[in-house]
Amino acid sequence: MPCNKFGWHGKFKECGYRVTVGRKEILDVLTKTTGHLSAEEIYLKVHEKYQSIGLTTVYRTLDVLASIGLLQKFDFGDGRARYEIIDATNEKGHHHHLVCTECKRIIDYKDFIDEEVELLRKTEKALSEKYKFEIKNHLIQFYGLCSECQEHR
Amino acid sequence: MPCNKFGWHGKFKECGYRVTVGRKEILDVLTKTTGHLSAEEIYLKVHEKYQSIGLTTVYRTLDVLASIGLLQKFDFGDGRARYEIIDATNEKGHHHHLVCTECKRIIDYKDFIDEEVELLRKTEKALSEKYKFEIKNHLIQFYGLCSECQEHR
DNA sequence: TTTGCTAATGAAAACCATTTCCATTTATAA
DNA sequence: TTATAAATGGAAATGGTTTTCATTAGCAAA
Ligand SMILES: [Mn+2]
Ligand SMILES: [Mn+2]
Ligand SMILES: [Zn+2]
Ligand SMILES: [Zn+2]
Repeated sequence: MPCNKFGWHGKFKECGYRVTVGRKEILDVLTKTTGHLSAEEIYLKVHEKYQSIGLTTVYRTLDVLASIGLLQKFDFGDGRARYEIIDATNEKGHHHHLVCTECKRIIDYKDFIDEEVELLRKTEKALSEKYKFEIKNHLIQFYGLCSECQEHR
Repeated sequence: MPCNKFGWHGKFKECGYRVTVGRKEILDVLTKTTGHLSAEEIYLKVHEKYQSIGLTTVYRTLDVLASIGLLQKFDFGDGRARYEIIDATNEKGHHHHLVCTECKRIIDYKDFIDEEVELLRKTEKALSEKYKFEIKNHLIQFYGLCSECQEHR
């Protein structure tokens, strides 16, 4: 249910947040992009269509979106946070990442997600019971060298 | 083989790094601690025994250790990097994390269900073949609310 | 042991992503 | 339309991390 074009509006109000032009445009950029954008990159894209947006508002909106579970914040090791919408209805859907520690390239993958999903379900259940921990989300990243960076060795 | 008390010395030299007092003390702190220390926390602990250490050197040493695979750098969302030695011979050994998004508490777990280890192996193999990606390490974190933070709701 | 080369170091300054401050604007319910 | 509090933008502050540079120290060779 989270974040399709018809859902976020309602979810926003539920949580007591106002729907503003800036927030709409930020969500629009996030849902349309295929990359892993930083706050500044999001700001620049929004700014193309809506010049009065401020970088501060971008940061604040990203916080809001993450706090209500519509957005996931990543640290890929390049010194700035990067963001990706959480949307099961998105063509990308939930996926995990391969992170090249050399060139910082990010590879999305969801090929093996079936088995992984099954295991994740089990693991999450076991963990939440043992540690009385309420799991809301997870992060799985594999670090190493992409094919190109293996060659330059 | 990475990082037992007898191994890191050799690995250091192999990689062309000099063995210095500061580096020894930093490694000592890292191998003895049970927590997830930040650069400043490491600096303070080392400083107790070796006053002439500088924070800059701590940062530089942490980079070196991470680059040769003796140390893993984490982002738990509290605005600073945190570090943990990678050491199979350590009493803690390889483990994953539960991260409370409310109080920032970190729970280590290594009581993997059997399938978890096996699936990881399979996944890593499949991914490295399909994407020609050489996997060196992985990061698995579950985000949510710890038992205490569930109550304060 | 001594020497020479170069990596390593510490302190201060710079960097820069993110946050805070605050005066102004705007969404929204009445 | 109005009142009220949330949201906003720009400037300044913050603070973790990196860079700079003059000095120190590890270590291979003699
Ligand atoms: Mn992705
Ligand atoms: Mn841990
Ligand atoms: Zn690469
Ligand atoms: Zn908690």
